[in-house]
Amino acid sequence: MVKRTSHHEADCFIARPLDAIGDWWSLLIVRDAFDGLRRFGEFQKSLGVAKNILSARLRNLVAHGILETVPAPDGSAHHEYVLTQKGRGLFYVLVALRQWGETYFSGPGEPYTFMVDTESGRPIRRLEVHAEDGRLLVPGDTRLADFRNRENS
Amino acid sequence: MVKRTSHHEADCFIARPLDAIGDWWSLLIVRDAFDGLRRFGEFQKSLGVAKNILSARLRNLVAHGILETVPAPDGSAHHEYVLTQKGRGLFYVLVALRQWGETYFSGPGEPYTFMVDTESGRPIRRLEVHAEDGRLLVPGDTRLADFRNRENS
DNA sequence: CAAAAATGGTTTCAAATTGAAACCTCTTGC
DNA sequence: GCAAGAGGTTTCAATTTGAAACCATTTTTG
Repeated sequence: MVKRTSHHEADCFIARPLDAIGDWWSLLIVRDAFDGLRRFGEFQKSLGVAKNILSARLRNLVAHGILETVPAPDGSAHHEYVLTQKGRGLFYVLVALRQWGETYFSGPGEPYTFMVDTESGRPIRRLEVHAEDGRLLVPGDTRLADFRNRENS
Repeated sequence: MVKRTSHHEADCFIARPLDAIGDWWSLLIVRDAFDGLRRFGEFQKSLGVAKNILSARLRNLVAHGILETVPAPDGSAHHEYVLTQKGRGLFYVLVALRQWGETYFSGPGEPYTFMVDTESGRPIRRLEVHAEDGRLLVPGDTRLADFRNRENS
């Protein structure tokens, strides 16, 4: 039985999130959800994804608590998909991915979109990683520490 | 001809990065590369991935300029895979993903690893999104603005 | 030095996933 | 009443995945 590999049980806080999200379509669904899309048909039109795939991905996102279904506000029999708090937590992942994309994937003369602060309409700052005391950290300034057996010392 | 969907040409700075990365395995390879792994065998042992898959993913990451091959420093005939500057730019994506994972995927009593500042050994701060003027922004405070036809007004 | 083992892959092939299209089941609108 | 739309599910061929076998070079060991 050759099953697709799952990182569900991986003892890694990168692998498990990736496993929960599922695949690239799912992250694009989350992106669209941040843009205010809520209905099956809206996602389908925006993404151009096959309906069976969209259906499976929405189900997975709901199962992992990233989206939840709510009754349609217009009283129709259908429901809508909205981000949970956990799902909104993916905001930083999307911002990071987008800033990386802006930096390395914008061809000259191409359409260009910025993420801007709604209030001022000005582009947001680049993400930065800071130490507890505020120092700016760059890749290589961090490591992983295991707090598994931390005593209350 | 039913081909796998590519977001290569998508006019979206989230879709294109996702397309370049390839799949979840690739991001775990990048994670390992940040942890200092460089050799085919090291990645294979760390990830437990099939060699053919690893081979294809490394090739893809190199093709997209995220990794590059360099001659092995011990003078052996083999080469090593190291992050390019573009690859190191994924640091923020990994930090975002990890913080999300720490928040929502840590079971009680489970092994727990923090990302810490190497210098102090203390956990790093959470990522924050800031407006140009420094205001802290939360999900919903941003939108996308199209600078395609920006006149020099 | 010869044999064995490790490194870094490629090839093969069955099983799983993907995606396009057809189909189904309500609700609405007219 | 009846056609259209929303929101899916089913079907099925093509593609991708992953385990294992294989192969060509080094490197180590006896």
